[in-house]
Amino acid sequence: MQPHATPPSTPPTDAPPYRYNAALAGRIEERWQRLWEEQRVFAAPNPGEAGFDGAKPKKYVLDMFPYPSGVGLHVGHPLGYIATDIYARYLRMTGHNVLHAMGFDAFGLPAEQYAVQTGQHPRITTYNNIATMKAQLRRLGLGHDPRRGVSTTDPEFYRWTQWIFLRLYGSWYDQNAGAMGKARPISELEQGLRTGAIPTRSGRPWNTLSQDEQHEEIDSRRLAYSAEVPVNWCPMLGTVLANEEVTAEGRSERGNYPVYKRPLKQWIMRITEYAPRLLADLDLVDWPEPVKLMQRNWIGKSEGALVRFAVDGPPAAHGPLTVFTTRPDTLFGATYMVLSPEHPLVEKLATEDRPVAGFLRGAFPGYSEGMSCREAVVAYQSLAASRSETQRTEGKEKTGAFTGAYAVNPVNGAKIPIFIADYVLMGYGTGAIMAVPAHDERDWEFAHAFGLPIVPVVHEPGARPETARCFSGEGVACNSTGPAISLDGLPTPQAKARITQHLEAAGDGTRQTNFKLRDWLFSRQRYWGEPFPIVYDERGRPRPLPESMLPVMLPELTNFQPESSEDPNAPPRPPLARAAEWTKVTLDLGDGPREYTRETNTMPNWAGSCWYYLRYLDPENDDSLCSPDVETYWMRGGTPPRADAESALSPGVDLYVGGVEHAVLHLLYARFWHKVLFDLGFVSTPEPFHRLFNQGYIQAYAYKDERGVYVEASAVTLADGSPATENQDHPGPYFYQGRPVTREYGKMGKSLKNAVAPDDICAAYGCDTLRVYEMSMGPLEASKPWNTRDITGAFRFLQRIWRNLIDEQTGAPRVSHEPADRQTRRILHKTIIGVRRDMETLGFNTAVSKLIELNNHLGSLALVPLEVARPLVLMLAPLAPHIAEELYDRVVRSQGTGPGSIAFEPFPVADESLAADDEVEVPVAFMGKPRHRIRVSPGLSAQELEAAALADAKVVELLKGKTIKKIIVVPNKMVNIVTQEPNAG
RNA sequence: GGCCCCGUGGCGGAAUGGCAGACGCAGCGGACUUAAAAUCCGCAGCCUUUCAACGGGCGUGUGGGUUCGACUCCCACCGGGGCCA
Repeated sequence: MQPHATPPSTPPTDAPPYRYNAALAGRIEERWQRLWEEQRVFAAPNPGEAGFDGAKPKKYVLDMFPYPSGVGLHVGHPLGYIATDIYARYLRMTGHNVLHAMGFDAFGLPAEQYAVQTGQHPRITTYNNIATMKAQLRRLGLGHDPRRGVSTTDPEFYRWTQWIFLRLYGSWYDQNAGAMGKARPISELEQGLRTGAIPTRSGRPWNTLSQDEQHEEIDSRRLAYSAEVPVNWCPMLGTVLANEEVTAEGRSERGNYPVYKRPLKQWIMRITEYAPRLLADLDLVDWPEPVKLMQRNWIGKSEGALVRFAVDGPPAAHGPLTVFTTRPDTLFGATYMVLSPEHPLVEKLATEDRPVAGFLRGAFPGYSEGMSCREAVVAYQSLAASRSETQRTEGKEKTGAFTGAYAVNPVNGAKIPIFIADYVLMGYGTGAIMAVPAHDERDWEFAHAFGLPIVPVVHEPGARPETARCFSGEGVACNSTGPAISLDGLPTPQAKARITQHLEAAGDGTRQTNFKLRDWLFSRQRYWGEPFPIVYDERGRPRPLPESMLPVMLPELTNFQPESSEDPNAPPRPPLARAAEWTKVTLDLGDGPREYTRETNTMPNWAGSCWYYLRYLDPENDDSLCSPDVETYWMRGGTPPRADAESALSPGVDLYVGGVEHAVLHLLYARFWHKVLFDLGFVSTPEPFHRLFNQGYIQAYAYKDERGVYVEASAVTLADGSPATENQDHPGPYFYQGRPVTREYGKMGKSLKNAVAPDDICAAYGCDTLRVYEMSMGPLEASKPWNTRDITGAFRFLQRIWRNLIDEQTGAPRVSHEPADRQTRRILHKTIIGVRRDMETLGFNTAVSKLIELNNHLGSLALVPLEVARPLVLMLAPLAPHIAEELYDRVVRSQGTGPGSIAFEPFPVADESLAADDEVEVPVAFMGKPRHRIRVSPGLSAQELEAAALADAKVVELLKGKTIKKIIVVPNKMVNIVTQEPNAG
């Protein structure tokens, strides 16, 4: 017996031969799935291909790229897939060319980990998993175009991922192109530098630079560049980790190994150049506001100023210190400065060998009494390197070390000490801050820890300046008068403007917009990812491979494990470095055959998912990642854009459905690549995804035993032995193998051991029932609990619709060719209006309930008129396509035409006049409380409706002894009579 | 701590300024049946008056506000979830 679902009890002996049960549903589903496949019903021809109809508008419906997991799907996964399938089917029936496909984001760690454990090549595991997942998806009746089902692991796919990398490598961001800048090919940069149209960074003429300096000049501007950056290096795992893969304790999420901040040479994407456009263009997309907000927060735009502080000492020794601040108006309150421990100037500043003790306190783990400033700084730097970013910024206890150096406040000449502290991060701003303890929480804490002065320079309007607490809000400036400027009395916004202006005039600062967004670390020390199309020459300089050498295939290996080490200083040795014959190559890159070494890092998982939706468009194209004709058609409806695509918003994928967990990273990275491709002319829309929809999660109860270990939810029972999954509303107690367990509620999945497999539900009820159930659970965007017991409602609905149209004994249609009665017609046409509206808004839960209501009405008729049966079946078709095909075939289709799909039958169109009521019931309210209902003909004017209400006997009675003050009438909706009690004055 | 989202019957939910609880699950009553299952018909927010019909009061987390009228809009609070620190 299946653990997750009890088959409906249908005694085989006396069940009618044509009852819609699991067995019949299974036969029907298999029949139509085979027919769809054989007739290639869901193949979407591209412009110019056979069967393409350019007269129809296009729609591109997309699901977020799934990872083919080895454990298979649970019923939560297909929620979005079913929704997009329903929507896509509806669009086909309303005359659209629909592109709907599903591929696989198949590179990644699970397959590699499995390979490490078993020695089985990840390619084999991956392709097995894809086959399993394809079979599961097929069984759900999803209408995908099979030829577009690409996998990121196909060399023919990652060839183009590498190609896009080369475009990024071969481009730079020209800030001066257009309003907000754009990417341009490196060749144009080179030309500009050579002609002097673009100045070099140093200002020296191009032809005076050495060849290495010229390389450096260009390499420092590439959108894909390699650089030494501090990364989360986990020597035991032998790889770098993303920030979100590091725990708050500074250990690896996987394995709990120590993680070190270490500068390593890595490939990086210059996404920060796009920060202003990634922010601004959020206005061009139809996305949920919370997702836009998360992206805005992530990009983190802040306006402020760069302020230069001279270092007190021989000017030649140190350049000025530059800080970024969003509160330049508090400059007079800056009583010290803090540098990130990694700041390059620390080396030059911390030269003092005078002891720290007795001068300024500086206790931190690793500090010992009597240390010199320089020793303390070095000790502190190594402490900071061992702490994760989260630890560094979250810690309430502020630590730091005095460098021994002082800076000069440019507005009042005050000499202020310079510290290093780990709460200042090198990656944000300039890696240095001016500390204003009176008006910044962290500076406040630090100043208290070190006994530094606190000078309030802003006070709340109407209040006095205070030092007893930190005030970080806006207010009025005070204590802010220097030799050349005074801000006193100015409200914060004016004070900011004034001081910025002053600093710019004095050459001590500049207006600056800063972004929290950082460049994107693009290297991983792993096997199962895309190799970089980069080789290094004998001097270690990177050389891009020409397009003709793509794809760079992954080498065959037998050991996929990165080299681990307990030594934090061990160099990274990715698995690819072991493929000796692969890494050492002789190539002719235009200057004769030479020896090169291949890049041995691979790309991160995000790479493929950044652009897969473009490859869906033109999956077999060998000449380009996607032909422009095809791209402009599916992404914007052709050139010029069709009228229906015209709006202030960017065209693109018409509907993109996926979980909100991708709100930031995936969507931001994909938007970034898309914009680069847009700038370079490879795609025609500024944004990839026009409309985004986040589906909710399916949640379920999970059970833990006394040890706190999750137990298999399907095996948990009540005291009487009945399965818990069938009795979710029961308060418990619950038992697992006779022992009590506690219950909690969470996202369905493997880790909580509460997954329900779609295959089991399909076997017990058929996939049409699963589809209808999942859609009727609630709004698509809401998270909602799975309740196996409720499935029977969806099943009974399909059974009833079948029984209404098919004789269960003979299988013959039960329809009449007589016209439908007035009321039946009215219900039908109201249903059509409602279902159409629900389909447009993805309100499938209410669409289902409207169809149930219509069907329940038909149950009262002896025979169902064909004029109702046909539209009912067609409206059901997107939701429950198999039973709809079968019913259409048996009941509606004229004999002898042969089986074909109804995927392109027109969706029913309502006749408004038939949907109109003969009579409407209008509530009559007194003082807003409904007291009575009157029946009137629809469409009465306000005056007529008021008259009808006042003429009603009951209303007259209720009005007795009252004075009418006012009557509000909403035609067809309600009448509200406001009265004045006679004694109320 | 800041910002965002969500609180409706026993349960999932419907109604987005105009009759709260559509539809479904579970429940109760009836028909059919030797009986049960399945199916069909009916009842069903809570309280209350009544032999009954018909009524009445309360009710969308809590408190306030706007409005002729608030589940819906505004403010505060409580509870749950998310993002950021």
